[in-house]
Amino acid sequence: MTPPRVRFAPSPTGYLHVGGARTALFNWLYARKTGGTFVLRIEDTDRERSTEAHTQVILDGLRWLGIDWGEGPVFQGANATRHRADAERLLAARAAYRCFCTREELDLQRNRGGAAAFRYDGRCRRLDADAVQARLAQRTPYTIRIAMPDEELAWDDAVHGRISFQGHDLDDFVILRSDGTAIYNLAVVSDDIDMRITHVIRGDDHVSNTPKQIALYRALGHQPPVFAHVPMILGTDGKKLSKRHGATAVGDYQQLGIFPAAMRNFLALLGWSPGGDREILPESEMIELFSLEAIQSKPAVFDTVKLEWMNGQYLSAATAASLLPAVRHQLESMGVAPGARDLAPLVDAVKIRSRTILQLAEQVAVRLEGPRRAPDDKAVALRRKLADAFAANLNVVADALDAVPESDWNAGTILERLKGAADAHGLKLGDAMQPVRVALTGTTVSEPVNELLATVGRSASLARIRAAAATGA
RNA sequence: GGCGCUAUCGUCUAGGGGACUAGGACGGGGCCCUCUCAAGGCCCAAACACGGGUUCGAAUCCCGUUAGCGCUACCA
Repeated sequence: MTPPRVRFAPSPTGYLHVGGARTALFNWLYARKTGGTFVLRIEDTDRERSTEAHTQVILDGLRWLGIDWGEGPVFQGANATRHRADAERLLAARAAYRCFCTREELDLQRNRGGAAAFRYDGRCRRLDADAVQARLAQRTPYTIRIAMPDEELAWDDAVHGRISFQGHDLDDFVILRSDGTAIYNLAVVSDDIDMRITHVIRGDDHVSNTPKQIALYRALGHQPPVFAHVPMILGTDGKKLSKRHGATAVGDYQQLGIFPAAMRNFLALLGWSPGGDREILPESEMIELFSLEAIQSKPAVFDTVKLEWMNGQYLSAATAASLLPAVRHQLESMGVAPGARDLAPLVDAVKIRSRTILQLAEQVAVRLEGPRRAPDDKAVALRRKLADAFAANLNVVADALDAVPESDWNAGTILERLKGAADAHGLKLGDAMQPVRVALTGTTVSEPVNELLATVGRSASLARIRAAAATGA
């Protein structure tokens, strides 16, 4: 048994979509699982819409996700000569024919009988040799169409089981444009044959292309590969995921502070399950457990809430040290300069309350520089509720903390002083703590206040408390 | 319209003739912990689309209905 060869073949006409990323992931997983080869092919035959920039973004997105390729990227445009030769070969074998219909004539046919019901009627297939020669002599432009055989076109799909089409339900589609370049289905089959691809793992939107491609394999005299059609990814409204659903590009999630490992884990579980209750899967187990047969046959809704939860799982498992580079990078783009300050304790303090690097950096910044925005609604409500006591309690705390020397400034000592001061003034602990939290962060949410004070540091803490007390009431 | 695919909690899913009183996770609700919010622990609500078969027995197999989705270009 020769090792499988799979490919991921995006067209560089847009960003790397999460659906495409998952297709790439499944291919990659299958290659890793079987010891096969993952080939990357860029399908740039649509010259109008393909760009170098899109190609770069797709490559970057794949790398970011940790999906590497054993061969490629090969650019489909480089194979134009072979595509054309294959079309000519089909022509010579009478498996294809020249079509001299103009776009206008085709549009006319389309409009008659309703656009939805249109199928090319095959009129040029019936042209006799003389008629063809006459048009050729006049240099009439032509496309090449396949002569679709009237036979069963079926395959055993690795995820769906047997799928069958009838040749007479399909029309004689164009394989070569009048400018001599190949149409998608021909280019794909020609390249997959050339690259000796054994397993085509792609989106469900291609199942209706498959019988056309099988017809091409047969006409070209080659055995079709194994096909595996993976389900579509939908938005929360059950419609195909698109821009109006918000973030759909892999790069968007990178921007939002999602970990590649979390994204990969989440994507893998969208339409695939290792069986049982497993959710968080390290790469090695993902590879170990992966199989085409376990892929779901129904579409899956992309749930960003669960993605964030999963990211939070990876975040809590990560050490502060491993997070530092990403946090520094994020702080920098926020315009926060931590200087020589050791950020690890700050990261540890807020890690558990964050789901993304973005949220984490935001909280680190607050501890470094104080509230970055106006107090939130709950903070305002608290201040209003406590009224004069807000500033008064703040001063009580500040006075108590003033007595703590820098050398004793730690969570344990601070807690003792706080409790002592609250006791002495007959304050509920919460009424003393919450205003401090608001003074230091502008919110009513944080780690325990004594720990917050310890991470923020003595001088900054006291300054913020006094300032809040002064502007309070 | 034609052709094809699909159907288990709101969402991701387990299950593949008896282990099902249908399991887990996200999200939701409650309780515990607690200075707040998270995290964590415990608990609750929440699904086999419908109708026929086959079978002693169907979420599971078959047929039909319904619904959703995909494709139906000299796009990919």
